[in-house]
Amino acid sequence: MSETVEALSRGAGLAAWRQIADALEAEIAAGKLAQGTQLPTEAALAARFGVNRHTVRRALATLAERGLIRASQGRGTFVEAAPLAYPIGRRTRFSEIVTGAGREPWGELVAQTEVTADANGAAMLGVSEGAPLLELVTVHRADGVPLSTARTWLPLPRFSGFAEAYAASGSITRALSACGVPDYTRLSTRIRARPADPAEAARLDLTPGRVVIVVSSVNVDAAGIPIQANRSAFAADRVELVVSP
Amino acid sequence: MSETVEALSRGAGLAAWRQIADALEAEIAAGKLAQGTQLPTEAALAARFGVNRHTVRRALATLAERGLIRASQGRGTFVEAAPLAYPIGRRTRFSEIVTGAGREPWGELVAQTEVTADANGAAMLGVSEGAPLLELVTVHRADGVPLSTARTWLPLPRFSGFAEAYAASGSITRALSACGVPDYTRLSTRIRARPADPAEAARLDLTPGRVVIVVSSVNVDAAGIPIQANRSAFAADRVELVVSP
DNA sequence: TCGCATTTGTGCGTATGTATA
DNA sequence: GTATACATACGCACAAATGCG
Repeated sequence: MSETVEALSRGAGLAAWRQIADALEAEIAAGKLAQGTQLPTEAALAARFGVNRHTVRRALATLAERGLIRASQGRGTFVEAAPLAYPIGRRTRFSEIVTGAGREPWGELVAQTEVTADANGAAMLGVSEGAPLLELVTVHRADGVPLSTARTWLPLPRFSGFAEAYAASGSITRALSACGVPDYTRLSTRIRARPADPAEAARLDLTPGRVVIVVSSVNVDAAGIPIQANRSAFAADRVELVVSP
Repeated sequence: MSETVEALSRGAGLAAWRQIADALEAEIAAGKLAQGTQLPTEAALAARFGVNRHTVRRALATLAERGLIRASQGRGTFVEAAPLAYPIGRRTRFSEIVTGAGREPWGELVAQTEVTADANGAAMLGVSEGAPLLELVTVHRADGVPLSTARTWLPLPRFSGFAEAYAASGSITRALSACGVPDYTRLSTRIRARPADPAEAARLDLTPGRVVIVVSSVNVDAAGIPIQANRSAFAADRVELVVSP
């Protein structure tokens, strides 16, 4: 049971809890404490650093506040997965973002239906109310982990072949290209957050009630014509949106 | 008890549930159903429109999905407050945004402490680790309703007079101006979401566990020098972030 | 603490009109 | 014309959450 006590510089202007927080953060950053692993108990950490458990708790609180760890009463404290930095800008592309993070992107088509535009959708896509739209429900993964699930509307008949192209390629960008849209940019982006509804939670493999970030956007083609309205629900634990300046 | 049944055009290609949804949406848009008021019960709406309760439920489901109403089992269905559109861009100013929405802004200083920069804060503000920082906790309101609570760090001694100036003016912009920073722009913005912690919930007047959108940003002065790091928690029900292109 | 009324949530069965093969 | 599938709409019953006395 004899555990060596790590040296903390005491009475030197640097608080003990901060040294502990820095030490643990360094271990997480270095991968010594991997994603999802359980931290030693507060009592064990107190023994390791030769401090009171209150001091350890103060260190853990700062890490928890920054989202590096999550304490769960009665279970323990766990290292959170680092969220994927997801840039939001004029040229947001899921595949490029995930690939750039060194992970493998894939989009899965869950459902497709033909609907008629309501007032809201009509305004976003610049079509008349009641116009036919293709509605797609998709799930987007990085290395198999679902990051977001989206509902996408495209005007018909222009994009009648979109669903097949998407199912085959797993990429919005490539499917649009197959429909004669070589390039597109984002016209508007609105961001909300709320608890996941049961359907979203199932598609994202979340326990019900976890938080999703809802990003509503409209994309336009090179001529500025709206081609796609989109409402994506991101698992809030797994991404961090970065507004590109 | 005799209630007049509103006319729906039946068998004319437009589904009854859609007509009901449109009628209710129009009443909400017109202010006949104000924010926070309870809708008639599903049974009452079914009687009013002369349809089955299922048909009403389908109409309500589409409105709930779009965030216009919120159903609460055992209590009723309520009109949601329209969230404030909050632009996120290079020149984000709380006061200007709220004023532009025709509401009265006010920022309240909850606490101020002098802290030393940890590795994270030091990197964001471009100072050395351990450098003295002023940490402020503030609450930001529109017409008295708290929209966000923020933790702000400013380098010392440059901004030693900031807290007093802020408490007096209730505005970050004016307080910075008093400290010799006439203009500033946003360098970076990162967005996350999670349940509110108890302290945040108290400051935002939220029931514990409601969702907050956490916006972390760094502001720089005209010379590009970081002057302020900020982590704001917005009540997710009360704002919609709009990424300005 | 308990029971009761109110209200939304869910499931099943049935019938009808419409588009498609 | 016939068969099938689908969306729409209705009726009934019960479960679950809430508020009140």
